Amino acid sequence: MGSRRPTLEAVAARARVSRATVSRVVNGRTTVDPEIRDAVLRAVAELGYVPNSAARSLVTRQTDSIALVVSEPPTRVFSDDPLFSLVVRTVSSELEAAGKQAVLMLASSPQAQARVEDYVSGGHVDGVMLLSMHGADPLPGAVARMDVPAVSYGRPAVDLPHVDNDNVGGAEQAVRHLSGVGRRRIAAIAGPQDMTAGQDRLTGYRDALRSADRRAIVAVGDFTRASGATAMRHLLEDDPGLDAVFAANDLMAIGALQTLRRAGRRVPDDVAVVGFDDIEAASFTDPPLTTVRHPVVEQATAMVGLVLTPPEERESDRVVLPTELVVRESA
Amino acid sequence: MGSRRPTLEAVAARARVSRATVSRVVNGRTTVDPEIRDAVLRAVAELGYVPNSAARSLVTRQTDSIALVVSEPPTRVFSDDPLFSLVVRTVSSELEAAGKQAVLMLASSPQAQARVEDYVSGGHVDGVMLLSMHGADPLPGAVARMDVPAVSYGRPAVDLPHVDNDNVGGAEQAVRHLSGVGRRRIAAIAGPQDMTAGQDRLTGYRDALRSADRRAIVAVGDFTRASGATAMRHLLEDDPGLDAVFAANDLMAIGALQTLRRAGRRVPDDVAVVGFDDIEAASFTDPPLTTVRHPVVEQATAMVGLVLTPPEERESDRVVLPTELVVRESA
DNA sequence: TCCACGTCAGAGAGCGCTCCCCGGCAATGC
DNA sequence: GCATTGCCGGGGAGCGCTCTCTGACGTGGA
Repeated sequence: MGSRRPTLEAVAARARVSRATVSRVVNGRTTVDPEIRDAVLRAVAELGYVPNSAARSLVTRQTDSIALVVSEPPTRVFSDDPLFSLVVRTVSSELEAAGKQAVLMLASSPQAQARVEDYVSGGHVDGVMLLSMHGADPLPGAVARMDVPAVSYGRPAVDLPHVDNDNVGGAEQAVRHLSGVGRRRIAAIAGPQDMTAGQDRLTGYRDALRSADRRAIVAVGDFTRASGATAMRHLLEDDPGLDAVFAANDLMAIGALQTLRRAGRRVPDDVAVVGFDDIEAASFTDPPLTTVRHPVVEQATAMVGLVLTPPEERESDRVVLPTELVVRESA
Repeated sequence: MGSRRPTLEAVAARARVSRATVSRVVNGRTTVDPEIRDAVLRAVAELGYVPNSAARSLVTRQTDSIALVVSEPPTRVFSDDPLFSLVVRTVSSELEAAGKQAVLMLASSPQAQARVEDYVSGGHVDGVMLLSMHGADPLPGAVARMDVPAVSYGRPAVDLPHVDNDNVGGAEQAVRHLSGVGRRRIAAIAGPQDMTAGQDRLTGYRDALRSADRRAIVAVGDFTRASGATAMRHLLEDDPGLDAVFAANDLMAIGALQTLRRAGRRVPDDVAVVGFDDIEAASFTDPPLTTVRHPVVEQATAMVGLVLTPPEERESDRVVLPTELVVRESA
């Protein structure tokens, strides 16, 4: 309504210079006489000038925004993951610091996926960050084929720049800790095997057991608390003599804790439990959960770094961050 | 790279019509001969034409994106709230259904706030949704002064369209339930009093007690689990004889549960506990938490409805959604 | 037969910005 | 002292689109 916003033209008129000069000042180009520069800046302030981003991106072919794509097929729960909001916040805040905006997109349904593809290939964004945990997800492949910088949170099934944490190493640490404290029959509640995080953590478990010459006892869950509880029940039926369990994430570990309590097993006395992720709730379980922490904030930060760095300037397209065992009382 | 994306011009050339006609077809204007329309559509498909949104918004002065502003001063924790991701997802998904994009912005620091204000007043977005829980937050006031549609999640301190849930009524329900099951000394762990949700829930508690002619026993927390634990400790010291406690959110209720357990009080036998929010964790506490559920998804949906509806077409600028008591085992 | 009118496609202006190119002027070299 | 160079500001084109205006054409009434 009412008065339209001032344009470059208006600022130029007020400062008695040309449009080009105002543009130079606004964009911080250095080749401007300090006196003129000040005059322009004053005019900008007086008029309350704000550049029109549509006009700008029309000519620069840059949008200054990055898509943050959250894939979550109905059966998956990543967005309910307590880490979700932390990742989203970190990414968004890093992006803002770099003068970019985060455009949040959901890609749960095939239609939504198509919309994301259109949007991205339509040049609306300067880059794409995939928060997609699902191996069969077609989106990473589609995005990899577009000529837009893309990066994935966690190793995707296809070849795409990504930032992952050392899932294999973390799982190994967990299992070594368990055998280090004298546990002999160490079971695992694995994550979904169509997610690389699920695969890698199971690999770490198997590797560690193999080098200790132990037998693997595995039940597969889907990273939800309920599935952890169920898997624990199966494990107990299959091998009542187990004295430790490694859960591929904390949510499942918490589920396992409940099953264990109901089955009358004491933790850690009868059965030691180790989780993965170190979500906030892990410190509030009874007993507090020993778990593998991975650097979520660093991971998100690294993703932003990758997507904002032109491919030729990147040191590497693949970043793997170390994990750390947090020993509490459950193991 | 290389081949630039096809423009309206190219489509027009291929379909042997004018730019204007292609524009009409693309925008679904009806005054186009079906035959010509088909030819245009064919050309669009063959060329893989996608409209350039920058050029379009340059002339339409519309951006098709809505800012989703998350305020979270360092001391506040809304974004750690388990409801956060649900709200964000719901909003984003509703927005996408309406053909809009959600631009996520953080407004934690004063600088970030300023950036949000610039961004919004700079016409980058067609509307603003405020996820701001903090009463002293200057942003709602600033946004209210701009001529951009804005809506707040929860009643803000200033006059601004919003969608809230019936915090007063919900708290009353909780307290009435407590006295209904025979509790006499009902304490409250209030939320921060600079947030309207904190205020209103305390008001509901006081109202219910007053009508039952009981004495209020209040400790104030800040909606975190830790503060709930601390508040419960104070409450127990102040009035060892209390037999019920209403916590203004589930996180604090969970903290209270821990304190109670450590103090050797059985729940609900010695002390009944009711929370507020019905977060997922509420059903997994020991014992499962009785709590007040409010319709988060409906609230988010209503916000999107408000922000997308021009003021003159709105039925109301203020929506208050009902709450519901979910009785589990803690009370 | 002629004019009025409605329908629908095309021409063209212009949204606000960036950036290439050029011209003016001062500084420097010979 | 004159030519050359470098610096800095202005002119103007053009990014891709929408939308108003114009004009062609067909239909129906007088």
